[in-house]
Amino acid sequence: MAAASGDPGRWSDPAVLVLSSLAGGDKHGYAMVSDIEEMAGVHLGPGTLYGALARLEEQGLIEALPSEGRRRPYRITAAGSRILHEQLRTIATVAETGLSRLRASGAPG
Amino acid sequence: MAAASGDPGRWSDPAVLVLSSLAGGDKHGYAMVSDIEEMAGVHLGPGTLYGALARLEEQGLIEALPSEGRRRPYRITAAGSRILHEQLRTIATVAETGLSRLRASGAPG
DNA sequence: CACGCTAGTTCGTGCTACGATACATCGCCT
DNA sequence: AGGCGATGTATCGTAGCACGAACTAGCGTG
Repeated sequence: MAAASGDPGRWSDPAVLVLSSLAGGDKHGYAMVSDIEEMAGVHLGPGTLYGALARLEEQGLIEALPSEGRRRPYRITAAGSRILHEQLRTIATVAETGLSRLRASGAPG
Repeated sequence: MAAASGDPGRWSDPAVLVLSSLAGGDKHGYAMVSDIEEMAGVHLGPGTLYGALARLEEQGLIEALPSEGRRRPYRITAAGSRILHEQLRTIATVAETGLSRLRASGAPG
């Protein structure tokens, strides 16, 4: 959420997005950015990405793999998968509930 | 996300949660807190709630209704419903994708 | 009148999202 | 081999937000 003036801000939770991306296989930074953009239409800038990566690694939810040249690949850990699963369950519940409420109030007939 | 030290932080996006709650009908603050707690298992403190409420109102996504005694009810606006719908669609997509990826890597057989 | 419950409001702190920027490396072209 | 743009990564600074704690205000009870 970048601004407060009429801009609701596109949803973006870098941690969840990165973990979801890595759940699909090991990736390096730029690959995650592309993957996330494809799956969610959300673009993460480098600051956002590496900030999230650093925090996630510090928390043991992802781990760095040996560098492949310039590329610094990451892998999701078991703990990361567990956490991601919990968060996604919550998220999915909210999305379903909200969507069905919108349907109920917006399209009664 | 409150802390960075070993605490992954439960997912919480006050704006989405509040809008989803109001999508189910007009509510005052405390009622939203209970509703959100029931539907998502997420507890919003007063600071979080009021901050989100103020921002949301300023953005025209919710509107304040005449006070009922101590209670200050809010209603979601048409713009709010639209925005909520967009965000929930993104969120739902991420949740589905992530969950299916977890399934694919965690339960291959 | 004192007390506790509901409900709302304000304040301060620290973490985080984010773009801009700078840096390192690879591959291509000549 | 040397220059140049594309690919990747790392860092900085700013503004905004999440969050708990503390304060205020109405209502019912004894």
